[in-house]
Amino acid sequence: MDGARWLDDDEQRTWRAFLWTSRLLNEALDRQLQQDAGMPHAYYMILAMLSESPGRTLAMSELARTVCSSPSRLSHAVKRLEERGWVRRAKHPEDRRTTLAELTDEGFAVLAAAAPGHVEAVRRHLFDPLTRAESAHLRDLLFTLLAGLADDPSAPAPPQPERSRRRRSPEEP
Amino acid sequence: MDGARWLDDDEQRTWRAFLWTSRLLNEALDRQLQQDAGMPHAYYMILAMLSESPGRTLAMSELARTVCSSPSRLSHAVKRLEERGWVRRAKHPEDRRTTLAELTDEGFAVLAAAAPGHVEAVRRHLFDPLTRAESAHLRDLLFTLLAGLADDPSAPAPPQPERSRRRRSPEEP
DNA sequence: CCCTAATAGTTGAACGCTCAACTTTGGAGG
DNA sequence: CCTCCAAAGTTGAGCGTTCAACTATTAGGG
Repeated sequence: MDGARWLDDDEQRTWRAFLWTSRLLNEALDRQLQQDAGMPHAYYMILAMLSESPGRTLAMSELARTVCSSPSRLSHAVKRLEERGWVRRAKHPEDRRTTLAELTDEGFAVLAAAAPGHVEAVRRHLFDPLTRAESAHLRDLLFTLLAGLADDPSAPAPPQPERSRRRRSPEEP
Repeated sequence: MDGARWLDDDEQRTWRAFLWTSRLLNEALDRQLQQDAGMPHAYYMILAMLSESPGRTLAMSELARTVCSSPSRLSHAVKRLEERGWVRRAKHPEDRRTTLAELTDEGFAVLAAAAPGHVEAVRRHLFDPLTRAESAHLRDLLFTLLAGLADDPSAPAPPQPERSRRRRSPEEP
């Protein structure tokens, strides 16, 4: 317990502030969308990203990247969305491994109906309390953190290849 | 869809950066604790808050406030923690509505074993990428947002009393 | 005093997410 | 070619969270 530097009071407050803010913001958004549109925020993001894509269509893996989701979570989510008729799935004609997800007209209508309330909630909770300069600064700080989080070695990476594609370090025989 | 101001590109980026950062950070911390200590981050927080309380004991409602949790979530969580022998529950002797949650010795040991790895993960993901001044600025921005989120009228509040304790506004008869 | 309302907490069902298999398809090297 | 491995998705079980009841206890106002 002594090898690692502990968090001092300032760091403690910063860390808790981050946790609380992210939790409260996520809960507020989830509640708003669940009540007004009958879907969780993660589902809204999927519909939104599809609506911004050419042909309102995206491969599952690309969609997973753009909504920052695991393949499994996305697969489950799209299955639900398909059951509601908001998304349609089809096999890619040239690479039959990939599945294409397409936003249906009904899905687009639901998204369009949900968007104003959602945007208003984001504005009220995130942007109204901050000045223009403050939100710009916040963005910069978050980008800095994202850079560190993006190449996290502890992330669920594809299983380490036994002996290949791994730069031999000087310590190894 | 025209009454509400849309998000411009800068706001869009800020908003997505917030979502991604909070999601990636939460996932990283959850993974670390799940793998190294066999519990999710929410459970760790409960043990940590209890350990810092006088007598390692707290009423459920106070505990819920300090870990920023709903009563229901906390109740379920403490039930699991009690099943593992990390927490003990007892009725308050003077107000028999309230339940006191107490951290057991075994729970304290588990917490002590988990803490260093957890702190190291927080440090790596949140503080190492930022200068001292940057993290102070981040804290200030988060506090500003928290102030707005704290008194959110859309929060799951106790159901509005029909006719009492509600300042009569001039518009009402 | 009694009746009402507020406070504190618990419970079960529904739902979303994680993790670890598993299937299928496409490439690459021998 | 044929084998092997990587890429792309899907599935089912287990778990945590939410939401809406529901119980129990205390405090307040006629």
